[in-house]
Amino acid sequence: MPPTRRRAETLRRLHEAALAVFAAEGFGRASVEQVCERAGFTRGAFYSNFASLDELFLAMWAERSRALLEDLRAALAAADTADVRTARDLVELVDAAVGVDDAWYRVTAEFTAHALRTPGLREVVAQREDAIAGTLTPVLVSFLRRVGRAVADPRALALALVAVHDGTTVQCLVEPDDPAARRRRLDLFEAVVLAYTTPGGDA
Amino acid sequence: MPPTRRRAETLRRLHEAALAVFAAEGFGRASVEQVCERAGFTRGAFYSNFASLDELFLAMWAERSRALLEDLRAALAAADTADVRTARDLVELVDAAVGVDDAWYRVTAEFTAHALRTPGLREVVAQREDAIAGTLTPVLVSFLRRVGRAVADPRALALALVAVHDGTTVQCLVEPDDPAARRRRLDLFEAVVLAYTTPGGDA
DNA sequence: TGTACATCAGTGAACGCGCGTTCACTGATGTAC
DNA sequence: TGTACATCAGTGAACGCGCGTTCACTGATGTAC
Repeated sequence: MPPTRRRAETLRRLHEAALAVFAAEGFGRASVEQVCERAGFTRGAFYSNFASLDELFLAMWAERSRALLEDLRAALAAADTADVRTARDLVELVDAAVGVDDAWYRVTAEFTAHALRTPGLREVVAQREDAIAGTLTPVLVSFLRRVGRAVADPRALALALVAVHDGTTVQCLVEPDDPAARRRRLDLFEAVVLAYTTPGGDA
Repeated sequence: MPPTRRRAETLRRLHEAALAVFAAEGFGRASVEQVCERAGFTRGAFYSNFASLDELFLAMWAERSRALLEDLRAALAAADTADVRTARDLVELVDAAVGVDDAWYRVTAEFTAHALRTPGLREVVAQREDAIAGTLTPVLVSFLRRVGRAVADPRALALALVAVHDGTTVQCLVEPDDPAARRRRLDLFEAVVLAYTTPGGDA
């Protein structure tokens, strides 16, 4: 029932190679051959594990999304709360924990576009979005109380922040040399946090 | 110097077919063969007009982006300003004029991802972003004055609205049956407009 | 701990197809008189 | 307005390559005694 150690290692290498190749070539232009070459396997090994590239991609993406979200949750949980005094501090903390990952953004954006035209995959993306909002909500509420803000609708705030994150990530990546893009992103985050909260809480 | 009528018509049909095929298959999986079949040409006709699929795509995308932006500008210019009394009215007007186009969103998202890994294309996307902000700025300022709001930094507001538009479009498309997504989008637009403006103006 | 055996995981060769790309050609379009 | 000619635009066949997919095989891994 549990896969052998050898197989688990093969899967790991295929996932890693898939991410690299998808990021470099684009979702639709990656080939089984490229992924196998990168992972150091022959194509036969691929078909002994997956029925199609789409299947490998989905497995890799789901696993990595989960891991990234868990890392984010852990980073926020471990953050030194003493440093967070204002909404701006909170925004900067979250922004630093999330980061702006070029390769992962591209891969996710292409997968989302693909999912929108593929029945069955749309739900996968919707569930991930939901998981992100669900993970963010409690930690946001707790941090906001600390900086003296109360949230009427935490879920709406979480989804708004996700939307702002997605939208501003493109802008930051498209103009990588422009620090203004990064500043505008933080300003927008802060404005949204303030707009969705009211004074109240511990502070 | 000007292309013949026949050639112009051929280009038009290739552009149209390209959009349909790219939307249906995805940016990386569209083939010259599919585009030509859809447009009713043999592959030779394609190579008599373009050196590669990427070239056709870029031409189609640039032209259509331009046309969509111009349509938006014209729609806003022609809007009945008497109906716009509050920030919410303004948001709903703009939202209705922009719309949420599934196929175009997918195509643009995939092209953007592609552009991020292709030197020379990144600038094309950046310029379009800039053109959108530039077109929106004057009309926004004028509408805002009408609803009694003054904008300190119109460009920052325009870019923020573009980011919110991009981010919430995904959410709306991923959950097409959920009217709440649409409402949250409008709420976020409104919150951002209010956060980036102060009382002042004609009202 | 060693040996024999069974099963599993990845190999690598082979097949075939889709399609990118080229090119000599033909019919359509435009021009000059 | 018609005719002759030149150029232009799209045709369709041909070539070849990359790569998806299959499968009989071999060596690696795990198990039973």
